[in-house]
Amino acid sequence: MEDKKDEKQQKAGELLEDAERAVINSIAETMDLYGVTASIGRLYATMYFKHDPLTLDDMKDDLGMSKPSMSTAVRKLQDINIVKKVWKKGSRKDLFIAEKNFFQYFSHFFGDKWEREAKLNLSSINYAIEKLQQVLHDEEIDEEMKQRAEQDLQQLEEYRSYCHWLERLTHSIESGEIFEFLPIEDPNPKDHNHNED
Amino acid sequence: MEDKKDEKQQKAGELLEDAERAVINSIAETMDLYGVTASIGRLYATMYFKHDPLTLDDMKDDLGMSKPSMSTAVRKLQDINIVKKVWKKGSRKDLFIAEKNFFQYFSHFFGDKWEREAKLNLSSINYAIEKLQQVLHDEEIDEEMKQRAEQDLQQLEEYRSYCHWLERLTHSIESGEIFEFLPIEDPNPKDHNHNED
DNA sequence: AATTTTGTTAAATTATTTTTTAACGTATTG
DNA sequence: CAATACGTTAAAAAATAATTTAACAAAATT
Repeated sequence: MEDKKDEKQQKAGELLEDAERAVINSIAETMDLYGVTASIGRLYATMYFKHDPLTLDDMKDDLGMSKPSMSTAVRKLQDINIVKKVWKKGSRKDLFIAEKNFFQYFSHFFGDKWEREAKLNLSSINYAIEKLQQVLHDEEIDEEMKQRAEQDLQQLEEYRSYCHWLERLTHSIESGEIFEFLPIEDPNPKDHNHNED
Repeated sequence: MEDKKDEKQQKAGELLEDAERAVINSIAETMDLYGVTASIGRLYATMYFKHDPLTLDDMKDDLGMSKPSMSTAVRKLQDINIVKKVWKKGSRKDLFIAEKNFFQYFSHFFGDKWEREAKLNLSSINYAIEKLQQVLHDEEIDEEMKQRAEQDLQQLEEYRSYCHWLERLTHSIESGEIFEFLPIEDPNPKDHNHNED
């Protein structure tokens, strides 16, 4: 009788591991699109299912990698704000816990990237537009060269409007405004009125 | 007298080159955030300022790289839809032209990436949720294990809602709906009513 | 049909990135 | 205060990725 119960426990454990492993794999696989290496992605994915904070040694054991690797990996994850260092009375090892809110990850990652892209390009675009206008305002310049300048100018003005758009997108994500346009669905909608007839 | 005019032309040419170079550099620098290498980014940036189609040999000369490199680079750029092959009577070389609309680039790039991310993760999340529910619906399982399953389940439901949000974002970008929420500003607004008082 | 041109694939090389081992500095414990 | 534990940096090794040269196949020209 006890045997049968133990067997069930074991099976349940396997189901759980199976479930976690599947998601860990897909997170690790998709995270490489977010500027982290596969290993770092896998570290995050592993931490995602830990409900208690981890030490560097825990990580090292879980992933079978060296401690310095874990040290740099976890710093990278802190940089992109999806892992936090936590403090706990007792342990003198550093403890880390994964931020599990993907919206935060998303906002931070794209906020940074797009802002950098917009800033860098806007700066060069504005510089270029100024130079081009110098060419265009000079009467004596060849028609051919002016035409090229005019073409460049028009292109760059479109490009600039793209960069401005990117900036606005960034702001609307950082401010949360975008969630008014695209609301987040309730993960577990409570079924209050028991409507099953 | 002719001297002075020539000098002006030359200076204008330099201004133009200066302008283009600045933007080429910033495009190349930011494009590495879009899944292309710096070289490929530079190739695109260079093509961005060409108003006539380019051959592989043109590219090779412009960037000082080998032809096979140009061949693979241009294919990559075609893959992400920012370079198109064009046909022109006469030349039997392949001709390529850069897509200059960055919104198209943006939509295509993130549409693909996010769709893939959402699909892959949703599939594993759904698989995992099913397994977890098997654990939760079994009366005989340990409370401890059930608690872990419950925790995982709740996390995954949140994650799922993130993936669904990503899907909706993707669709709103692909359909252009997002531009109702975040309109594109007019690159060169025509000043019809000369209002300067 | 033979030759040349063009683009691509394959193999080799070079450069870059990731990972590890070793060494170090700081803090904590006994 | 000596010894240990911990995290990080530095140097070395291993693994990947980018680039080139060489070889090839298909098409066009003579």
